[in-house]
Amino acid sequence: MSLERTFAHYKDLDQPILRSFFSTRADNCAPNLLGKMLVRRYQGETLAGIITETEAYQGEEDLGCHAKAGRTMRTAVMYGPPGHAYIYFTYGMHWLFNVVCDEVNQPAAVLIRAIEPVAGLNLIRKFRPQPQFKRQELVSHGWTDGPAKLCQALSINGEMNGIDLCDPSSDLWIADAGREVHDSEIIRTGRIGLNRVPEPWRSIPWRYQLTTTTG
DNA sequence: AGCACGATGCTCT
DNA sequence: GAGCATCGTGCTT
Repeated sequence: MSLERTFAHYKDLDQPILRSFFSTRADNCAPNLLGKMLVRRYQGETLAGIITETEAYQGEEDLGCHAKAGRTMRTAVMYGPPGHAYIYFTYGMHWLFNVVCDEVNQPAAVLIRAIEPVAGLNLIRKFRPQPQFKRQELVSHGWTDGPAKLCQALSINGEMNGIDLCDPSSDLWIADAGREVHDSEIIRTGRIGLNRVPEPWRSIPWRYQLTTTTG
């Protein structure tokens, strides 16, 4: 079955989620974002995928959050209004995409860690680097099953840092158009990659994953 | 299926 | 100068 074929059936695809959706704590927004549609407009084409994995980063007290160092050049967007994109560069080569949450001056964001692509698959595959030795991944899920992978796949980079995801004229937004998600479908674990972060922040279960994804 | 490693440059101390 | 909210490769079970 082709997910792309059913793409036309998704409702409200062109309508961004209201800002009020993001006006709460990140650990409240993060599970609620599962099943929503991440949509990217690129040169007239539409690329989209259902959000399947998120992580919450909440406040200066969260020692896993970039805002632990306070307000800096990099973290400024997180202190701004909710519904904006916080995109940063890491490990010398990767971009990571977050959605700013909570109120102004209350730094918080949800990292989008994985999506299941449903539209623009040809472009998505083209944007992914071609493996040099390994065989090209055959399952489309493998093109967007990591936070840096999905940024490559949707051509998201630092140029889009700070943009308003709730503005209909933006080329990146989130739509209430994926699928319904029940609590029983959500796995909660500690966040990935926080190896030097002290407890309880290192293990706090702020990573949210859908159990039922194609693979 | 799982671990170790290197690539590579920005941010904060 | 240390440490990264990662990924692909290659080697080991």
